[in-house]
Amino acid sequence: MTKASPADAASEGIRRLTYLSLVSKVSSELEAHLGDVQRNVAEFIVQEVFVKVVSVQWGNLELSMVDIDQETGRALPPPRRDGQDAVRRANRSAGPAGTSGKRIGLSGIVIEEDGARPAPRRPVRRMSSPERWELKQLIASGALNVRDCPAIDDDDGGIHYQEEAEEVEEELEIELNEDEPPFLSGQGRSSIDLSPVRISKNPEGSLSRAAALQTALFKERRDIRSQEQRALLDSIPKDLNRPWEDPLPDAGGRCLAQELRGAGLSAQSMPEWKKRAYGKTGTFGKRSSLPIQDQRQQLPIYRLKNELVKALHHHQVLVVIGETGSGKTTQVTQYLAEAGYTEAGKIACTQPRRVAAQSVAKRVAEEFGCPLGEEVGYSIRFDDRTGPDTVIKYMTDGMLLREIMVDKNLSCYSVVMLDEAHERTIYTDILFGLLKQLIRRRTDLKLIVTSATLDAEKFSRYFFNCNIFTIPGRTFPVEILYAKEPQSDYMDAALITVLQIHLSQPEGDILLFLTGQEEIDQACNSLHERMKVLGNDVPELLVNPVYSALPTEMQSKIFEPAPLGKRKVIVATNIAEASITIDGIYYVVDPGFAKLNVYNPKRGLDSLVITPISQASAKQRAGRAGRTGPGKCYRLYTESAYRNEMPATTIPEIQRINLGWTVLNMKAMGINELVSFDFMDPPAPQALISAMEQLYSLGALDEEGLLTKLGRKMAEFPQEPPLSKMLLASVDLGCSDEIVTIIAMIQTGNIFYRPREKQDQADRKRGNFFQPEGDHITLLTVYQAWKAKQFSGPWCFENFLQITSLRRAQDVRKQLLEIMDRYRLDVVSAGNDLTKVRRAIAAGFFFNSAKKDPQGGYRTLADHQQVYIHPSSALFHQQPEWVIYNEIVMTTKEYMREVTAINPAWLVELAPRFYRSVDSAKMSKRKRQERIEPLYDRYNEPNSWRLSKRRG
DNA sequence: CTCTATCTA
Repeated sequence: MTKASPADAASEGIRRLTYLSLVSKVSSELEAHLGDVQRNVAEFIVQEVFVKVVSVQWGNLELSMVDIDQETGRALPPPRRDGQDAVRRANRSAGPAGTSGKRIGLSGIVIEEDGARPAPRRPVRRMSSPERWELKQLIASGALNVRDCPAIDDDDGGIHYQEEAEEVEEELEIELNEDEPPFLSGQGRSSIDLSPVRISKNPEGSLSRAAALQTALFKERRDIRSQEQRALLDSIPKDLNRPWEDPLPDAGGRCLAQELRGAGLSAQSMPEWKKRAYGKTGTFGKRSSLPIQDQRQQLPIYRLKNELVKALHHHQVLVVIGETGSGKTTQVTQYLAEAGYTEAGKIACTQPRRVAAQSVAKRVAEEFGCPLGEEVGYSIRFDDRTGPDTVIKYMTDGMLLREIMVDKNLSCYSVVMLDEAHERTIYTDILFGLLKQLIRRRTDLKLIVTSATLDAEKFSRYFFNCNIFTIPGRTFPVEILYAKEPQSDYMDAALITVLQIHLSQPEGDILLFLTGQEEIDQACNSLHERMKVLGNDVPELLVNPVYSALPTEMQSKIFEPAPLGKRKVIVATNIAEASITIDGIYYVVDPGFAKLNVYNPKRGLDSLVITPISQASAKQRAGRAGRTGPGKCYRLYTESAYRNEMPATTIPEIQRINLGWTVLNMKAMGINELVSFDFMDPPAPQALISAMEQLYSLGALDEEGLLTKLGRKMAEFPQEPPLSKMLLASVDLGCSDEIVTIIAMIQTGNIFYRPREKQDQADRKRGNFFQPEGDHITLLTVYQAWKAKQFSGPWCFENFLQITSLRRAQDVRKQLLEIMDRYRLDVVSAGNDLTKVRRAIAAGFFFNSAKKDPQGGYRTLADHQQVYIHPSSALFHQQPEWVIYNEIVMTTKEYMREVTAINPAWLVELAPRFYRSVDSAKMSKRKRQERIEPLYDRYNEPNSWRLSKRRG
């Protein structure tokens, strides 16, 4: 009802008017009728207007708000009130974003003589404003039932009677079901402290302060930049839309409007340094010309070959410290194969990253002398290159985890090597615990865990005090220099350091670590600027950015050696810390920060925070300077900050992330006592509990905390539990075809491409796909449209869609369909019935629901936090009353992303363990707290308040 | 009124 009511349309208009213009408008209108005397009345009314009282009677005058047609200036009839349909129509006609201004006429205030107004729909007793306010308060507090009080003008947007059956949702009130799962009695969410994980060792230290400051500075710089851009845009004449009508263009002054409108966005936004950096693509790194066997023999590990094989023969578990460049990843597997371990089974070697598994396997196949996929192969998600002959198998750690779930004993393997275990991914951590159990059952299974020096002893202690085997690396010494005093602006300090190195140090390339894409672009820009100021007397500095979002061919640019007499500086995220190795780096500049994902179990919210790095990361970064020769590392923090403020190692993922998926899968493996499970670093109990509560609400666990049938099915899918729940619900609801696609699209993310230089154009294209139901359906539409175009690449390019993401979605979709086929889950299409699809979404994501808040934005139902619809959402201009979102991101505000409108009745129906509708006899807890207590009145009885008179 | 490091089943 409120969606289409005049009051709401009007108040939407009001928000667009500034307070001042509103005051003057009302004042002048009133003055014309009443004269100067009444001016203060106008002010009063304006304030009322802001609390949405839109119709006020004053004497024989009535002030009301109506929509005004922008073109004719005439008042519009009130919009039709048939709810959904009207909204849908409005939305369709609104078309792409940006044109919506035409749809909603500017609302204005009109003063009419009493009687000129159309007769009200039903007799209404006129009340004074204070009277009405009081009534509303009483109703809101629950002290007065809405049915007991006399009718109130319904234009005030405050109280409405239920008029039509389909508007039940307006009346429905929902509260959280606070019954704890029986198996968690006394430890549920209401009784434990769910504070976020502390990621900083010393929140008061200079590093943490610098991190906070940098975030602020960063925002400020961004603001300044956008301000400049706006100024630039404003200085461009507005009628450039039709430059071809210009009768006398200056010579060379005629340019396409499109081009000029994007000024500051397109022409200049591809800065010079960027053009230079991306000029031409080059070759990858350098290749050794030595024969393969000679290369192998040159590796440091070669001399230790026999000792290593002997050590593993005598011990079941071995921790191997293999420094960078030692060749452990490629050689150990081959040595063991030579030693005959492949007779009894395969050798598995896990890697935290897909590319690593692929490239290492390729290299080893070459050395082994077989085509990839025969004796040597790899297995990663969507890509299995192994065959019946495969004896050395490289794989991602997640893949091995999948295998151990199917076969507890890993019976086809004789050796498992957990490589790069110090990175402590969630999968490695679970594998740790499972393998520790397994090696007791299978005494013939050999386990190798590689680690950095720092963790070796801890690893050894965990694995029954096993031996530690050290393989020396092939690196050069790196001199480490600390800042004398703490730096407050690390960005500035970093740039100065880079320039100082460039101007004073012997040749050799520089690697600078920063935290994010925007920061890197900014740094590259100002480096270029500052070099320009220095003029031509100094040697040239080539600036290269690297981050993962950068297209691959641009990334490969950084491997090109700098031409003679020039120096290269690479500005990178921590992608250069482990994933990408660049030769020729002699200087590393390390400000000591990185972005870290932290999960807040209370809010169910992941946030990306700039945090000080760990000592281990700092070492790793420094090590990057010593790969081709002795190098230097400039740390932009003090030595004391390094020792006292940085944690020794980064907090492992298992202690930072949402454990829903982990808990579900461990339960599926028959591990019920999670709290006592032997983790190397156990996650916080509250994180486990909140994960179990989530699973209980989803119906994956029963009252005793045991896996249900539904939960078992959910565990078959490689995705977060809410997504699996949504999928299984869709099978019952008859819309699984659509939901599979939606899940695939959500999981891949980054579907819409939005380059900075063509933002407007990209937004318009995205707007073409918008659907009134919300973003989930919009994503579905995108995929279906792509499919209709035969999965065309050029079509994606035209519509600003990321082809790589869409292809990945296609892969995910295929994989999901295979799993569904295996478990005989029907794939059925809902046809045109999108309500089914929305219900399925609600069945999985009921935790993430929010209701429109009268004070602006939304409030989440789960914890009453204020959140907003992301401006890129299809519903940004719609603002439906109840929504479900996929996730919250915390940037300039707390934004909900992937939003879909729902009917709140579904929540109670689909998630009874989480929600219940409020019993009208009882007040909700919140309402009870809001109840108004009368002031003490010594002349009357406590309850003889004015209310009782009215009632009597 | 957008502004996500890096990975992954």
